[in-house]
Amino acid sequence: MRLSAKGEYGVRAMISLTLEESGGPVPLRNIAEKEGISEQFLEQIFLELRRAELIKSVRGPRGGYLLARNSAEISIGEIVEALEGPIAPVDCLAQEGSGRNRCEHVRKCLSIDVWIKLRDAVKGLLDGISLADLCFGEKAEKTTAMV
Amino acid sequence: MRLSAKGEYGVRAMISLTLEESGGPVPLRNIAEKEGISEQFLEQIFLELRRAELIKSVRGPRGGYLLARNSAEISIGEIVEALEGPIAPVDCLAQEGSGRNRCEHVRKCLSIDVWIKLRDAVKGLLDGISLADLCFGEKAEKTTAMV
DNA sequence: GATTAACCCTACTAATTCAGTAGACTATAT
DNA sequence: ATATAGTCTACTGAATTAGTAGGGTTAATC
Ligand code: FES
Ligand code: FES
Repeated sequence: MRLSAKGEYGVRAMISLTLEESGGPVPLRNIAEKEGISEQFLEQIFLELRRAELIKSVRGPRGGYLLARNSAEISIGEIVEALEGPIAPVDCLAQEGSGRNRCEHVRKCLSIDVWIKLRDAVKGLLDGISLADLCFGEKAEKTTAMV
Repeated sequence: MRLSAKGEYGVRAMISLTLEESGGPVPLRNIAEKEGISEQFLEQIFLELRRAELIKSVRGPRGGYLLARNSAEISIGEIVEALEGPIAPVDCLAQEGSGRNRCEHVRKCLSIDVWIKLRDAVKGLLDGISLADLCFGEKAEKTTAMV
């Protein structure tokens, strides 16, 4: 149940970008340095984020990256899914349309219920938190409690 | 954010065991066959589950495995943690006591907040579902809703 | 119009983790 | 005694991950 480095770096980098982009495009180098991430590795990450249309790029000198939308409109869930594929604790749930469901072969699978709940909880939580929430304080600060 | 085969098989096998153990110890071979899991691989899994004191073993002929506690007292969270280590989306959160916190090195890390929430949500959900819930129907069937 | 700062993109590689096997040992019911 | 079933460690092959290398393209500026 661990995120890969790509997902972790991606979220960190997007936060960094959120904090700096107000002054125009931010070069990847800046972010890589601030976050202590290899420039070339981060480049790959940003390539995927751009293809997922979460960021825009500007080429040439004084170029760099910008958020594709307002930071309040970009959720952590989107970032994670762009970099790690669909949020799903087991394969059966990942390719939802495709009918590739091991659960059916083996016997009526009782564990699928818990994985569905888990997926919905994780997705719900991550989709409900935006970059703005993390960077500029949350609407409701009190969501952590009660565990 | 995917479970490993160990975790997935472990949960499936524990469910299988719950359903069969009423008639005395269940040999590993039975479960492996029913679930379509390699016997030797499942053996390793059960070794870890026994060490985590989630199951008991009986050796010799007519031996096998039994739940160490009542099925209502064993949560899915315990099974997953026994097999996959602490539930934590990022390393920083895994070794909580040990002070090995990358977050501090780099800069005040804003993403840690979301990972803490995520961990608490996942842990809360998985710790709140028991084998009995999955096998014999849940107390409150309506827990899925609202996402 | 040359230079240079930036992004674009694919392919490769080293390291690690994962999934599964092998095989030798121990306990116990019959 | 023998067969059945768990115990345990070490090994291996495959897959994934993390990171590198290096050759593009675009556009601002001098
Ligand atoms: S085999 Fe897919 S979750 Fe049961
Ligand atoms: S570096 Fe650990 S979550 Fe920020």
